[in-house]
Amino acid sequence: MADPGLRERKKQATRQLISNVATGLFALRGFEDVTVAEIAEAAGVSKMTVFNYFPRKEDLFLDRHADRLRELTEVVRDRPAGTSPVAALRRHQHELLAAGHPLSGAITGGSGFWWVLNSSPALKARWYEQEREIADAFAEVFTEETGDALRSRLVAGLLTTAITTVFAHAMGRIVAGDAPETVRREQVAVIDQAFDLAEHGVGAFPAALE
Amino acid sequence: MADPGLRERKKQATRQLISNVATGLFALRGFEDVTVAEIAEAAGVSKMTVFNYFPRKEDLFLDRHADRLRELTEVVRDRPAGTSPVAALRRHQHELLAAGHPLSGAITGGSGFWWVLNSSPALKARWYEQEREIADAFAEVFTEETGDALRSRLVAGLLTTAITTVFAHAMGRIVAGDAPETVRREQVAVIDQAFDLAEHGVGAFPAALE
DNA sequence: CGAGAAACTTTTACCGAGTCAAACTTTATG
DNA sequence: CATAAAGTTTGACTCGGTAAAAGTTTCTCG
Repeated sequence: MADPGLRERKKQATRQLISNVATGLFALRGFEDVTVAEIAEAAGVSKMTVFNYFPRKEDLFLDRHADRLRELTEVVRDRPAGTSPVAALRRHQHELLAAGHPLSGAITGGSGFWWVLNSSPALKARWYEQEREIADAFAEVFTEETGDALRSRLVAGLLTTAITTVFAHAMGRIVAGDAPETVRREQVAVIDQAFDLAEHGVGAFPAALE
Repeated sequence: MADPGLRERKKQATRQLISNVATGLFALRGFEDVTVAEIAEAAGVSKMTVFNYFPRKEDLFLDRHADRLRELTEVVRDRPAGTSPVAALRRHQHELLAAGHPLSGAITGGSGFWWVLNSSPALKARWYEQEREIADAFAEVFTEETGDALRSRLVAGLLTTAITTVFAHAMGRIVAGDAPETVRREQVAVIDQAFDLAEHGVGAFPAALE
């Protein structure tokens, strides 16, 4: 770990190169119109090598998932004693926002990301799958803690919904052209609304029909 | 509509035949190990025809989605005046269960369905995508009613989580070998637990660490 | 340092999903 | 009954993804 070694360094460099090349091409022409063969050629590498690093084409674009999953899992698992998962996650979302982190959704460059994501149903499907993986990870943590698998999965689902909706909301506004600064400012309330809802329930929303 | 006509009848018959053949093969050998060409041949039809009826291979197995989506949307949109979406959906789940409907999850033959579904990541991904479509449909209804897109999407997500988790829970028990009658009896409480959670929130679950 | 093992890459060949266009067959219509 | 319209088939093709074997590069250890 301390000394990466030449081999490991080269691997990381190759991986990064492929990812960068791919991201660039996707940003220009969308996901489907770029073939893996083309990415390989542009990166000066064989098609097989691309698949060595990224098992699915979708992973070329959504390559931060593993990090995100780990981070969120840690936030929940290693939360301070006496803190509920809702509180821990709420706090974490506020921190991401304050730090201007891409995963807050309220970030300038997000527009391109969202466009590419929506340029392909397959890519969006993978994105949803990753959200599901987050929910599953939460559920596992809760089940370990409580032994109540059903309730764990329910709570995990609700919390994941809050997180992903908050993100999508910010992204949507950025893409719609709202000023990032404005979105960022107003995201604070959005986060609280989402987690309040998860914490206290939807009640009778929406108001009953006439 | 009243008179289908020979043409239309033949189309429906062909569609049904393909679907049946496919389902049978999937049940025997799983999703991935059956090719579309094989299904076409077994149904006495060309590969192209299969794709005429089912745009994606996954749709050969998950061909009830459109019905489910329509039904759930109607439950929410056409709920009785004065009834909240939570109440309407809760009631609907109880009805499915009482009627022994497959979508209650507590059904004898469900085991095969679940096995096939889990035999393929691609298939599961499509399943999740369909759940997302349900959430989107709910969100659209709520947004029309209230104009509050953010809250609508949040609530839609929470409700969808309740529905899908309830279903998955029952399926899981059936597959685990629990007697369908037992599962069915105990599902009543499961449904209520899920919708209570959506209605009143997760609070501080799980109890603080230590 | 140098030889051999281990890890990574490339090549080649292949399979299956899905698309397209053109030819062909069946049902509908006047 | 003729002809249009709808549906099906054929064949060729693209692209994502896998497998195996051979070729390189880095590592390791005497």
